Amino acid sequence: MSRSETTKKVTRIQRKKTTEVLDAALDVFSINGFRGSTIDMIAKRAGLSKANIFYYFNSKEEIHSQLISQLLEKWLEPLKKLSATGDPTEEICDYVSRKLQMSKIYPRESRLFANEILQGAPRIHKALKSDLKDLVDEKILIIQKWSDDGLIAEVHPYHLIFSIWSLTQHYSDFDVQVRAVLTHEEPYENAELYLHDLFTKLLKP
Amino acid sequence: MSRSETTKKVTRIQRKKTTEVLDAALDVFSINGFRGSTIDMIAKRAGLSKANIFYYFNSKEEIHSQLISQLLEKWLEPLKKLSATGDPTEEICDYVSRKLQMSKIYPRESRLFANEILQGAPRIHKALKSDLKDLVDEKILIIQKWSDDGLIAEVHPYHLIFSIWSLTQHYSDFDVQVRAVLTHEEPYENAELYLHDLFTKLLKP
DNA sequence: CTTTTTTTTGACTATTTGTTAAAAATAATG
DNA sequence: CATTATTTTTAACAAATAGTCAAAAAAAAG
Repeated sequence: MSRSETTKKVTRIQRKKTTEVLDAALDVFSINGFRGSTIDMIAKRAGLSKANIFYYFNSKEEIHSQLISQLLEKWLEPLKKLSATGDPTEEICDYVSRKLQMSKIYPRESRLFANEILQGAPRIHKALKSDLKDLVDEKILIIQKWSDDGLIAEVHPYHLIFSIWSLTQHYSDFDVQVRAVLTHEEPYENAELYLHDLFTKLLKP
Repeated sequence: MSRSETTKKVTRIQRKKTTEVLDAALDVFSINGFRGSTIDMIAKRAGLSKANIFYYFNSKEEIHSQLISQLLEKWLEPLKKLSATGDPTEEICDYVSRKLQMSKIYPRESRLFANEILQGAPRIHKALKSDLKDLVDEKILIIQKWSDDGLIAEVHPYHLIFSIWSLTQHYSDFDVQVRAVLTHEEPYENAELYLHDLFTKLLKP
């Protein structure tokens, strides 16, 4: 039985090592996906033996699942902050900025998420249809109202959200492609400006 | 030695079976990535035995590599058609439409590509930096000129291209997420309209 | 310093996986 | 029909893989 099944108090070594394993696992899973990753890869990256990994986690599944649940919360955060009371265009542009920052700061998380979705979201499909959908539906109402009130242009609110997701995540998920093409500048610098311009024009009533 | 190494004439069975294997492999690789896919999965999907696959292909690598090279050509096609002589906004919007059609018609190819890029493009990094970059650079000149001549708004041409890629591919690569959120309509229907509107507004001088 | 608890290791199992070789079955050809 | 060429199946293999376990080593507690 691995450490993780007992309920006693957590030592400082346990806290440190589980964090290190999860960090290494994020490296590995975000690149290779669940099936393409091995415990050995994670162990090497974390500087532990394979058997030692199983002292802290019960299974490969468990490691992945812990990463995924941490991720979901973090991923919904930026949208949660979209407020009905601010200036509409500014609220949306700020959301875009926050989302772009997430891609920049957490590229591994973004890729882990992308990998999961690409594979048909076998482990988070339920959460997408509940947590994610509920949150989106709630924010859609706000956007729709702005649109109805003539504060922003008439746009399809769902596709607006999709476009924000795709445009921002592209810079982390497709980083290697972006950098292969854009050789003389840092992608994120002008991305911010470009996206701000794009959404300002799109939303102008 | 597998059939594929000989140079004799190709029988009709060979042509049929290799196509079927590649089609099955596309199913499997596009979902699980290279490392996450097994020959057995491909064999089952193709209705052959695992060993029989090796009569037509020398290795797992070879199957994947054939898919990837077919893919690259197909993937560059829509951008190649962007012409310097047409109406600028229309040319770009047409490119967007073509790219969206590709996502709709070839979602597996799109995911195969996404998987490859997510993993750091180990097998097509060179092609990205040569074929893809060369083509993009060529088209960037056209777009830059349109911009300089005041025929379209001043936009960062590289980020314009990135935004077209991300917005269109999102509907195939993140299909499962899109459909989890957008439950009452076909995504592609309004995607076309939304993207046309978006780029028209963005490019208006 | 001694005892107890926690952590690490190495050897092990069972299964999966890519690949090969040879035998058997099928199709093509004269 | 007989022979030859092609295709499929079977069996086997070595390497990789998820996971187990007992015993050694290290750390913490007394």
